[in-house]
Amino acid sequence: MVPGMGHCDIHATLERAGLSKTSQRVAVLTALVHAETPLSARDILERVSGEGRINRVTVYRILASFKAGGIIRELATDHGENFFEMACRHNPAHPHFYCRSCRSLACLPSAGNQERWIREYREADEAIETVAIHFTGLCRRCRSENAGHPVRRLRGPRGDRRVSP
Amino acid sequence: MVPGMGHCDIHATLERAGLSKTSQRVAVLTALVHAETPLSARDILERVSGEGRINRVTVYRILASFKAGGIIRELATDHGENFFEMACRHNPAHPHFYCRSCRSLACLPSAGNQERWIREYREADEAIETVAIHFTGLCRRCRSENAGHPVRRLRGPRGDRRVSP
DNA sequence: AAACTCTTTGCAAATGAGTTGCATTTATTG
DNA sequence: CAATAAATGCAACTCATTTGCAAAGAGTTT
Repeated sequence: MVPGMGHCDIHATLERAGLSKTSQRVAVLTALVHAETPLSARDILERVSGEGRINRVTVYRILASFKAGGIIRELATDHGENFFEMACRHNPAHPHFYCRSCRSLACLPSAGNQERWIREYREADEAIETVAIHFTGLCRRCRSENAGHPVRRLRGPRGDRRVSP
Repeated sequence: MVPGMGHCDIHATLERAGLSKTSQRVAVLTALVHAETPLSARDILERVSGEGRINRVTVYRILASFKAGGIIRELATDHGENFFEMACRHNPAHPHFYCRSCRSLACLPSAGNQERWIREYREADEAIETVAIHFTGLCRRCRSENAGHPVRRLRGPRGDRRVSP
């Protein structure tokens, strides 16, 4: 996340998307604007439970409306848990890193030429609406906590492993 | 998929990964090697049901072992359904296009500089194990069948839509 | 070939993210 | 302020994927 993104105006953002300013929407959008990393629906539910207490289903519906309104981006992971982040001008599209052990999602800086590269693909087929660049592996924390989070491995193959046929 | 990938030797591939050649593994690998596009677990189950009839759970376990052995890649989608494709030398990593309407996944050709670009990111953090580049939108078929697959839209906003705050 | 051991498979049941139907509440408009 | 449309909450559901456990296979040793 880009520092300073928290400055996005909640009410103006909702208005621009044509969404009425219900307390639930304000709460969800506030959580997203202040998030350091992309949030899952569960993350949002937790962060919002302090105040008015929102229903789980409502969170999903609000996220769907935000996505349709172009306010947020949705990020898919291998494990079926999706994450959400602001899609405002302070937070342009960038790659993400997903830890397959702790299942956290972190933002990566954009490569210098990434924007242009993405644009080329967009031009090749105007039906493209979103582009996601997704790295996976083990995050630093899980790498050091190796004992607790052992890397899953099958029985060691006879010859080499990971060789293309 | 790359034409000619079907030439991958099933038995040699399993052997190299240190996996015993059970009839179920051979069937799943055969389906993947001959697939024109990435397959979901359900796709594989369907294609394999002709012969020996494999249990759903077994397919998932076989796919997990193939992935751990570096034989296949797993591709995540927004809707929690994952796809799988060969990771052999005939099928180097490439971007994919996911249709949000019919939920099909298609392969895209690699951009000329993609390999280098990916390598740069890998070097930046050696923990990175996989890289996925994922486009979404509406496929050609769903675009023309617009009547049957209407694009979901919220009530039209007063001002402009999709404007960043 | 029987006995052992380890791996793989099948079945049933669970998990967990996300969705749908419907009644109720809240916003917005006239 | 009543009328109308949108948003929320609740319960129950779908569906991909996972887990526990017992039965079936494979490979090895005696």
